[in-house]
Amino acid sequence: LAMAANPRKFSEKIALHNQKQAEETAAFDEVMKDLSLTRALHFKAQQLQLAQSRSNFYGGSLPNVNQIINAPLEFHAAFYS
Amino acid sequence: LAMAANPRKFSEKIALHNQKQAEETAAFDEVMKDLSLTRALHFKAQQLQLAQSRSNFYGGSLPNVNQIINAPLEFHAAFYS
Amino acid sequence: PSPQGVAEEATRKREMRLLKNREAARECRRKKKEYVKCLENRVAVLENQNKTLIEELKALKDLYCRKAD
Amino acid sequence: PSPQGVAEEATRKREMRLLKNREAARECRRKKKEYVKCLENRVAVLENQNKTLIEELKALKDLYCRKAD
DNA sequence: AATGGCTGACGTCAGCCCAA
DNA sequence: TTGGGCTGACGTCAGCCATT
Repeated sequence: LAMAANPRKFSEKIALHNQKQAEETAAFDEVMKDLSLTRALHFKAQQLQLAQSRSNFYGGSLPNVNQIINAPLEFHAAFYS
Repeated sequence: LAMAANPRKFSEKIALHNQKQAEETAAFDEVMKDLSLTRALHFKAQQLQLAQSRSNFYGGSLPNVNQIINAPLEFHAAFYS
Repeated sequence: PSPQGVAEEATRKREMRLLKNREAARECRRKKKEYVKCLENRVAVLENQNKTLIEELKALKDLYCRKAD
Repeated sequence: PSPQGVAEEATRKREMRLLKNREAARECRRKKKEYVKCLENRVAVLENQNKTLIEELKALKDLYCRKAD
């Protein structure tokens, strides 16, 4: 074969793992790249749901910042967009 | 904190990795489990598309077996169901 | 205590420490080897899961795009 | 060749082998350490990708189920 | 502060495996 | 086939740190 799946030298093991990681990262990026369109639709749905959910707090106290900074990134994007 | 993210003892590292792997495998199985329904719809769509595609060959020659055995498994399931 | 007994005691103390550290080193190397194998196995598992997830995402994406027509 | 020179030559040969193997052992340990760090980093990367893919699949599934209504 | 348990790093020996 | 490069495993020293 051109290359053994389990080499003996550590250098070859590192090179092999870096190669696999590069391929997987490329495939991962390509799949997640075409998902921006779906993300846009998902954003709209979440934005509507959030607006409806947070409408009860209008006129009340300020939102808890300590909870916001620990929330997923979608919420940050919904605030800073 | 209750547990450090990077312990010194190898036993704790192994236990931590096993715990994470168990959680990830559980989440993975749960996501792939609920996808059988989507798979069924996918099957129906492909089955309809295949029936419509092969309707032109009705009364013609037999299908190429050598192409079928190299096709994805979905096609085999469509034949042997 | 005679100086002879003190010297022998120190020697035994040292040998005991060396013996304990010897066995401890063996167990430590064993655990390290097991940890590395654990890492490699975890990498393989995650690799398969990611491949399956990517294929599933592709299939679901195609299915969604065809439903839009 | 005198027996004295032969013995000295053998001694130098041995010392040279020990020296080479010494440096080789250092480099080997360094490479092994780098390999383990490579494995841990790879595990972390695959972990994040796995998590992202699962969340993406969930979102896409929900989006597909809502389109069915 | 002091002790003992684990681990990092070193040098050495033995062995594998591939290019001379 | 065989010498030399790498690596597995060992014992030893030094150091960290949770436990006492």
